[in-house]
Amino acid sequence: MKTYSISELAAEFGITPRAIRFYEDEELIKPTRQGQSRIYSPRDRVRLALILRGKRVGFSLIEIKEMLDLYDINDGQVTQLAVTVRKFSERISLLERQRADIEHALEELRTARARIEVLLSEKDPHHKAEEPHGRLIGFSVNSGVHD
Amino acid sequence: MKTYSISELAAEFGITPRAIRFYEDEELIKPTRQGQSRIYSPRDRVRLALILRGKRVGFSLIEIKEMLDLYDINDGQVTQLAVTVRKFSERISLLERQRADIEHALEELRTARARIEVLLSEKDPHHKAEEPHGRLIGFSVNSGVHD
DNA sequence: ATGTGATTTGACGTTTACGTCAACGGAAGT
DNA sequence: ACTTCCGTTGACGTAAACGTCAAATCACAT
Repeated sequence: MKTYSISELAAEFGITPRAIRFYEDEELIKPTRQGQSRIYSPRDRVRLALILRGKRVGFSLIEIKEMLDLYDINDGQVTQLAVTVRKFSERISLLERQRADIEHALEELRTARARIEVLLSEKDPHHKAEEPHGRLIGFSVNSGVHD
Repeated sequence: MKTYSISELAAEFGITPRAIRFYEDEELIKPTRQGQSRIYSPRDRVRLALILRGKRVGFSLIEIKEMLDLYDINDGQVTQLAVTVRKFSERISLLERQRADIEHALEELRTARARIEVLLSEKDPHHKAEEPHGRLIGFSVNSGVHD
């Protein structure tokens, strides 16, 4: 079974060894050792990928640990199932809202960019999207208040 | 034109006055004053909403400030348009990836929850999604490694 | 005049997620 | 044996985004 060194994984995921050790301190991964050096299994690598994705969607390391622990419990342990379901549900609706927020933001950014590009091509029909300087005229700020 | 006090807005948005003052320190909002007290306009309120949404989608306060400034520039100022377009584009692709990550996470959470609920209803057909305790069996962790 | 409540300005504390040395330890090439 | 690389363990530093007092002010009701 293939293994990885800490710097291998760090390079692959674009993070520092320090970060990976930190995740270990926080008990998100427990690589084996060969002497004093850490040895990472493919499973550790997957966990690392999950950790990073968790981070990208806004989870804290503690939350990510909880979720990874939930995955681990699969090996036949007892847990508070209903509580788990509730947590998952909460998490899901949080994510759904987050996704909605992102879609709003994307929409605004896209229209803003579009208007800017119109301005650019008006001033300079040969523009290749890389010239500097210009004048910005106006995309309003009115939406955004929910609830 | 209606105005708001700091605690009014704090209550409405579920944050503390301290947070709002902090945003002012960081120059994301500039309410007027009545004596020593801060007075918030509807426009300030909208900015606050935008700030909070920005936060939810993962922007830092500095980034949010930059974007709000860009919106403000609409009043006829000069800026580096092409740079702006580039920044917007970068931001857009970041958000798109984030959205994809969220959709992955949502998928996993939903299927995990579904399996748990199946287990729950097997053990207890009368379950109303609030009972405690149980046994969890297994949803695998294999996807998630992109690039 | 005095108490009550909201607000303000410091100023220091806190949490999260690492960054940044420093000093040391094996392994491997020459 | 010596240097050159990783890699390891502390230990301290840091940036972001507020939290948490404390002390003072001000508007108002009693």
